Amino acid sequence: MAQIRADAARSRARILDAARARPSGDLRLNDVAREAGLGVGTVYRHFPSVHALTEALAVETLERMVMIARAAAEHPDTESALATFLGEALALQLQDGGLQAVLLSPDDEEQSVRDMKIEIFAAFESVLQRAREAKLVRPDLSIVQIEHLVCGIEHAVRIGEPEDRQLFLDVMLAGIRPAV
Amino acid sequence: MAQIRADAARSRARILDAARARPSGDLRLNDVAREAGLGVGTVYRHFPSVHALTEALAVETLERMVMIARAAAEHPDTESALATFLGEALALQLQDGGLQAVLLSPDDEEQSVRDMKIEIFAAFESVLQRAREAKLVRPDLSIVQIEHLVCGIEHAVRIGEPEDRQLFLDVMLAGIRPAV
Amino acid sequence: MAQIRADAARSRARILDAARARPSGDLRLNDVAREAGLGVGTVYRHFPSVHALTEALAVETLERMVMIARAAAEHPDTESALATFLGEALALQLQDGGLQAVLLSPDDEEQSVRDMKIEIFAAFESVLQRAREAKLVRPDLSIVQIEHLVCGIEHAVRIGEPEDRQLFLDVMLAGIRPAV
Amino acid sequence: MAQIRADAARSRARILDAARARPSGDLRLNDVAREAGLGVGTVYRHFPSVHALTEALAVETLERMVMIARAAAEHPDTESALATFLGEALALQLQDGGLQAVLLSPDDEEQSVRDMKIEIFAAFESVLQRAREAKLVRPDLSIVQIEHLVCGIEHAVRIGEPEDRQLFLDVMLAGIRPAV
DNA sequence: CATGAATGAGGATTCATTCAT
DNA sequence: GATGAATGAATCCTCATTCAT
Repeated sequence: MAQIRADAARSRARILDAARARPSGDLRLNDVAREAGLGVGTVYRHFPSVHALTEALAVETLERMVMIARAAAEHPDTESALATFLGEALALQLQDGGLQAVLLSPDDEEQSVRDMKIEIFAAFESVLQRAREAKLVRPDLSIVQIEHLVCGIEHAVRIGEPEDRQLFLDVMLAGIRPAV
Repeated sequence: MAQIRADAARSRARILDAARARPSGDLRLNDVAREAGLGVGTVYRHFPSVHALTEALAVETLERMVMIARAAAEHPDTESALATFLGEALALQLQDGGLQAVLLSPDDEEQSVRDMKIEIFAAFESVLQRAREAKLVRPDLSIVQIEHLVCGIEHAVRIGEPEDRQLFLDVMLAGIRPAV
Repeated sequence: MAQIRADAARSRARILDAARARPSGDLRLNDVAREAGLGVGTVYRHFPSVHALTEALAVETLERMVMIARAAAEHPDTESALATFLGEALALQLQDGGLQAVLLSPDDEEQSVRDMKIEIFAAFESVLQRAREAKLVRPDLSIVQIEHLVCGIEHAVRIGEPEDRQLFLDVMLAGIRPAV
Repeated sequence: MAQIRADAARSRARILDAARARPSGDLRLNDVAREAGLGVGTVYRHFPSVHALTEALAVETLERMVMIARAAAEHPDTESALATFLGEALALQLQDGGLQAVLLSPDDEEQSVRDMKIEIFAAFESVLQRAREAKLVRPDLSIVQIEHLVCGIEHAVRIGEPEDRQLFLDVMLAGIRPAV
């Protein structure tokens, strides 16, 4: 069917490579095109908007996040599942600077992105439910609020040093526990 | 000192008023000038860069922060001092969208800003030291890291609902305690 | 003659259908191609330029115009022949937004278009000659000038309401009569 | 009051000159800027949109049209008033290629333009009323329809020769008379 | 000092046309 | 012959900053 032409695939890959080389958050499509050695129009053909490109960049990261979320949902040890998932999610968000925007955006251009986000949320919700029951998470924290907290921690790490990641994650994990 | 001319002072005030009316973070100096009923040049004379204007906008907020920091340093109840200071700092940062940038910037244009930041840090450092001794804060958290955490929480509130503020603050306060 | 392949004919028809769906005057060949479910290249193969496509769209209208012109030339009642021909021509030009350009263009891409235009002009010239003799048309109005007047009336109707058509046609018919 | 700076006035004049040099109807503001020897921003400062520039170009012509309309309204000989006004209006529209768009546009950027258009219409309406009473104009033709007819005649002259102007005007004047 | 006109690089976006597949 | 990806000039418009008045 939709036989993706070899040259188109190569262009797409080049664009994604060029985009990855820039600080996400300020993607100038003209610059991306120049650095990819392609015409501007080609970039627009593949990604009609900046958000579409950001999403495409995030797809690979999202795929890994889906894996992690599934693994966490299936992991018998709730505490470990929670810590691992949040830790990995944080690490991925720090690696992929556009991921936060994709996760927070209410509108996804790609159906696959939407599907992955839904699956991630669903899997994490089940982890979260178990964690609440195990008194590892305050019952008054919603999944969305925890997502926002992770984004907050991501921000805290970004304005500081990468080495703060584990420490800040620990702070968060301790902070979301119910009061004793 | 330098006797500031009355009209110059009025211009300054008008500029600050106009700037406050806009969402910090996208200050268009032309727009500010127009809304202040002044020429662009006048704005540039008073504030040679966007950051200078952001700083000036932050001065008032910083003054309140100095007060709060002093009060916290003098407050005998360490726990209350810590919670109050962090809570108020968070509230101020949420009110004044440019404050985070000013607090994090290594270079201040105004000496008074530099001085206030130093005083705030010094006062909070003393609170923090007491809090560490009272086992209210992990000993491995530096003052800068805590500042970054507050900025992270600010971000978390911004991407969510204002009502999350107290909850997220509680999470942070609980999170920075030493493990039991 | 040249045996036209069935699929080529189908492509051609699809392109024409898609083009007819758009407001003539801004034919974006890419859009036409997409709506026709064909590649842009195919469109260019059939119609090497926008004008070629406009002409092709006009062919059907021109065929009807040829009929009308012949009928007018053969019609015994000169007054009726003139009024009918000009009225129908105006109606056709209003229907087919690209017709005016084709009629006015000195260069035709298709020989058939050139032939039809010649026949239309010849037939109308004979009507006109009779009309001049019957004192229905000023002798100082050339066939080209009358064509331009019809285009002017077309324009007048376009910038106003479709309902103005008959009224404006009447104005024109009255206006081209010799002074009394 | 609004003391217009000499340099600004010069820029404005240069822009208008450059714009007049181009075929109205496709004004590229960048080109106008280059030919005026000015920055693009300057052009945008003076004329925020193409229509604003078209209007400004038309102002002078409109002023002359106001004069003509007033003179016609005051002219005792109705027939001459009508013929002169329509003839001059046609001549002005042919001179100033943007005038038609300004006259037909429902939204004017400049209040002065709006005012002039209103005055022209009012003056012409009075001429028209007299002309209707003198049996020089069909009673079923509205002022707007006559305006459209003039635009149509303008178009007819444009696609043909300038020398056709008087002839086509005569056709129109004869055409709008009531049938005998 | 104040003014605001002028600058022009920068960024987004479109579309007619070509050409490798 | 059909395809549609690629091209990139062209266009629009904005805004931080300078400088003549």
